Amino acid sequence: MEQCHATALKAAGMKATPKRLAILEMLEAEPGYASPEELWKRLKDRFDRLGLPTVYRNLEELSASGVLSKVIHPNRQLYYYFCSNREHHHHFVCLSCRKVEDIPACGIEALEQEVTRRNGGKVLSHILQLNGLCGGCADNGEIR
Amino acid sequence: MEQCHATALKAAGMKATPKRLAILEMLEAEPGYASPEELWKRLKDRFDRLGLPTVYRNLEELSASGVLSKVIHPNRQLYYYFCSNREHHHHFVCLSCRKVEDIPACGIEALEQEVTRRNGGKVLSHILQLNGLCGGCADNGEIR
DNA sequence: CTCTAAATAGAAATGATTTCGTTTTAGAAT
DNA sequence: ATTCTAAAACGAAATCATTTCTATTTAGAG
Repeated sequence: MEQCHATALKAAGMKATPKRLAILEMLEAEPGYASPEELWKRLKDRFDRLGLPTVYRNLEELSASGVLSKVIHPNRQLYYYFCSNREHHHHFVCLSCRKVEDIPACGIEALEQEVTRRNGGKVLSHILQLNGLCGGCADNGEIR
Repeated sequence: MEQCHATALKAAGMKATPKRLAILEMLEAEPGYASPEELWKRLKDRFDRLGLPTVYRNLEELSASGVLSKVIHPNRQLYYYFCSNREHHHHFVCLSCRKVEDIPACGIEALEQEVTRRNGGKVLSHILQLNGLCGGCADNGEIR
């Protein structure tokens, strides 16, 4: 388990520090997504010293290296999710219990139906947004 | 023009106040999305008094009534976009020039290709997330 | 024209997230 | 094993976009 994580971290070019591993471990055990502060509150018992900024920093770095997924939440706070699925996929997020379910394919209309058919529940809204550079901007590749 | 907006506001059950209309007008003239503060800076010349909270409040209300669209931005700040398209659709957002282009259909893979084929440019990332209630939660419809 | 609920002002608070300078540590090299 | 160095962590403090609060103003129905 933690060996796994250490390997994944190495692969991502990150040091396998105890705190980093603990964050991964805790998030993996989590059935759904969690906020930095929640993780910090639970984790700081395990260490004599653990700063909240360290949790923020690690979650962001891990998310940037693709080890974790970031959840886009209506309340605009940060939430992270441990997702072992390395295939291209999307997530169904339950706003009530925070459970995250993988959605293997794209194609939204059919998607919603399939999700509700398979898992039951109800899709209240979805977010689909493509980010990138338009024709004019792709050339001189700046980000404003 | 402003008649239109007044009608749209009435339809949404909102009073057609001068400031509200000015916000709509300015955002409609905008080629892309804008932040509350940007709009406020440009609008406060037109009024002897205009508070930033008023702009925030109105943008949120207008977005909630579907008159405006909210943009999900990597920097996690609020941006709004005037979108006259009343059909179900999604947006392609240029992170460089802020232009917003409508995407008429869903189906992501094909979608990205179509967007780049039609408009040129480059899709750097996309966000697809379904929000809702899972089977277990749909019954006692609480939001945590 | 009146009246009332909705909208606004503006200062102040909020609070999640980030920054900063210093100290510690993982892990490669010796 | 020991040394060394870049990366990681600390934690107090800062940031700053966003929201709250109470008093005042106003749109628009009657």
